[in-house]
Amino acid sequence: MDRRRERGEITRKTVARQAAAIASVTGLSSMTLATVAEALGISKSSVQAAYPTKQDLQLGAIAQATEIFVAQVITPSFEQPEGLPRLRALTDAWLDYIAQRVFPGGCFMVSNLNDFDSRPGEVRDALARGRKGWLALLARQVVVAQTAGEVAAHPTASMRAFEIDALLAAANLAHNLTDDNTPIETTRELIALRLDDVAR
Amino acid sequence: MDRRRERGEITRKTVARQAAAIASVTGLSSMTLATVAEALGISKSSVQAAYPTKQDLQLGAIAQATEIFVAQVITPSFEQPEGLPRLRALTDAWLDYIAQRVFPGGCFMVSNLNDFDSRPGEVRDALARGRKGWLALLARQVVVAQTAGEVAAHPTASMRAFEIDALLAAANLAHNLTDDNTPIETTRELIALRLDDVAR
DNA sequence: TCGTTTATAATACGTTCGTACGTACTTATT
DNA sequence: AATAAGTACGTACGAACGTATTATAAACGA
Repeated sequence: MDRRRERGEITRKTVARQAAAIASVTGLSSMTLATVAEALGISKSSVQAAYPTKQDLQLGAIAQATEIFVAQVITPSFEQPEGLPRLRALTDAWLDYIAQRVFPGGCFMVSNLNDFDSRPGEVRDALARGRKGWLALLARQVVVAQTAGEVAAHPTASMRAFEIDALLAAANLAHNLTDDNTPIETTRELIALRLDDVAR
Repeated sequence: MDRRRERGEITRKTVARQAAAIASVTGLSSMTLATVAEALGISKSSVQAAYPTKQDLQLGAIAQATEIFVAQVITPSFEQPEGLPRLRALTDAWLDYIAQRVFPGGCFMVSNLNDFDSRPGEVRDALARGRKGWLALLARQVVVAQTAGEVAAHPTASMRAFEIDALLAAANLAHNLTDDNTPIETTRELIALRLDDVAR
């Protein structure tokens, strides 16, 4: 084992984590190398050693944020069976993840997607891939729930996934603006209500 | 009439309009004085003459964007009676306003709210005021629609307003990412569906 | 042990940022 | 006619940006 490379991997991860935290507040474009370096107490050129260009750092932050998101929201949901139970676990975990402020600026993805949605490039593509995967995951659970008769067949699974994601993103925004938890609980209710429509 | 001040007012408005257009793409924080000046073919110091500081320019852009939004979405809805008809007019006009790309980067407010929701200051406050007013307008129409029996009494009017706004914001994001109109039409359907629940 | 590789750092460079200042020119006021 | 007010522009400045270059110390492979 090369202890030098090992150390490098650790700092790479540390830098990316800090970059993700900062970018959740200021956005990936307003994030600067100096801010990340200062927050970690290392030199600016050390950040540059870990990620040669700013775009590399941005992509690294996205990868790290994705990893954190998966660990916080997606992985725990695997304890629930597919379909409605897992769907509920996903949305509940998502709202918890916002309420707990895992990222200081709310959801990393929501903030930066809205920042980069009109700016072509690798950063936007990486963010879009993440969103696509998330929506596909939601839609898959809706499909299972629908075939099991737990959720009404209309609207479409992808429409329902779109709707759920929309409510979650709005919860993130409202929570960041008001800094209290009522929008989160409101969203929890709304999602529960919208998934309840088979019971009628 | 003072023709000097008149000229100043015109340039102030021109500068603010251009600033709003640029900020809808890059965000108010990444927007620079030089970009705005160059886009208008005027000097950087002329921009500064119209808006002494960058924050002044940001606030000017918000005011101008609000004006455009009101003219494009809100004012036309007054032709419809309050309640469900006006609510439909508002959401339809909103989606049209996105599809037509009145702002090159989609909805000015959605982009910049997500940019500034974690950054205290006058800019964030101005954006938050705009959002609050918009949600209040939607909620009022829902209330009227509910008392008229056009829309079910539950969920709450403010919850329904929140939900509608969430869907619209998601439509803006999806449209910016994919650059086709299907998310907009999907959202149109979803909103119609969610407002139809009294008919059951 | 000696040369190579790697992480970290210090320093510097060219560019762009927001802002300040002085000036030319136009319009209004006296 | 003379002074004041206001717009537009050129220029300049310090700070911060991303990036490139170089140096130092530690860990590896031969």
